[in-house]
Amino acid sequence: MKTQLKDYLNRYAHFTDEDIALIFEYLEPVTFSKKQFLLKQNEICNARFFIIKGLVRSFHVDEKGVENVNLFAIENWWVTNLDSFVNQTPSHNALQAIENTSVLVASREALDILYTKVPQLERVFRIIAEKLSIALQRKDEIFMKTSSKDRYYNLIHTIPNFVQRVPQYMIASYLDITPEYLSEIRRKVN
Amino acid sequence: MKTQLKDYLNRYAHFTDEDIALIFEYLEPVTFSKKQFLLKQNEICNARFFIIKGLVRSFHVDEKGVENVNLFAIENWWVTNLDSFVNQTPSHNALQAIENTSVLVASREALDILYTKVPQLERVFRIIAEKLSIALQRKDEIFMKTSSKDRYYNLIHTIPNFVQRVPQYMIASYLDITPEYLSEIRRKVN
DNA sequence: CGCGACGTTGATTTGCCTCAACGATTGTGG
DNA sequence: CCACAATCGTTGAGGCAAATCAACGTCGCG
Repeated sequence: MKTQLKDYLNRYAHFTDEDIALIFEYLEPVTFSKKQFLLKQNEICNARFFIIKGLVRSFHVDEKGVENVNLFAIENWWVTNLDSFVNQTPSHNALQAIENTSVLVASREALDILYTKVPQLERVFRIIAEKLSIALQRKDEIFMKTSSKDRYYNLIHTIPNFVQRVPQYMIASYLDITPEYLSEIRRKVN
Repeated sequence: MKTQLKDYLNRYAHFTDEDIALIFEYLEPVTFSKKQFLLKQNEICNARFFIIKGLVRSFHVDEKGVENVNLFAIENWWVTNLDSFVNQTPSHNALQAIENTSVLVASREALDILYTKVPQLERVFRIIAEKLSIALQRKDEIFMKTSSKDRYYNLIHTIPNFVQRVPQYMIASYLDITPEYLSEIRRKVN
């Protein structure tokens, strides 16, 4: 677990074993079983979660009771609701484990301290924020330019083994199409 | 110009006059006239632009020759193509001045040096990357959940005087609707 | 003045949704 | 460990928001 985090952090900046040990003191390992919530809708998000193992989704339930999935996060990803975390406002989205999931929890307070104690962390989080922006812009590009059919093909070709880890109706919601129509799309592929 | 940048930077971290002076040495003031390109499609993006005055759009021309606007940027915004800038790959989008625009150009090399000479800058760019992510996620939320009619109303109510600075067909493209349909929507308001 | 860029209008088409009903799995308590 | 319920995926009929295509008005600019 410590080595996994260390390998991850060293992809973006240089950290000594002492740095890692210090960082580790401020993080709390927690496990969530399938369907458990890391964060509920309308709660204020006070932490970032580093996924050691498992799969998490972010989603929002609208007035009609319809679930709206907007993000999946897997191993070696930091997940949170940034809007809520940064602005300390109620989160529009919930974070829920799709599989049994173990994470390292970094609270706001812990991070604020760590940013000054280990300045390279500031760089790591700058870089992952930039990467998140890039990913979101690519998603935007895809949704603007392609039909729902192509969005599905794109998904199964870029992350082939991912589809099996997630129920169809969540994939449909993420792609912004109805489960019925996704079913029709799939029929035509075989 | 210097004070404008100083005021901006001090919103996110503390900078002395010497810091500002040093930063300023690494930035290059440039002006672009209406319709001029800050960055062309398929070029590699080597800089971030801080907009002192003016209005810039980011857009992509597809195989059919259709323009696809995905971003507008105004005074006191940093604009770039992050994907191209970070990964040094050809940019899918062009950056073009919609009005006569003056900017401060920060090259990759300048930024790399400045990050180490003035570490608070790392924080500033972490924060603006986080803010960009939040803005993109909000945009995603709006596009997922609302009709094109509502997207238009949302735009004109949140940034009322903005619509007059930009041609209709660019607004339509940004909202992902055809100019014809936007026209129909507008007819029903008056 | 005349040309090209921009906005509008109407007729037709289509991608995708809604609603309703029905199999196939999965999982859970008795 | 089985029975029954809940969850999940599929199929089909009908409907609507928004796209496409084509044509025309208008205004600003060289």
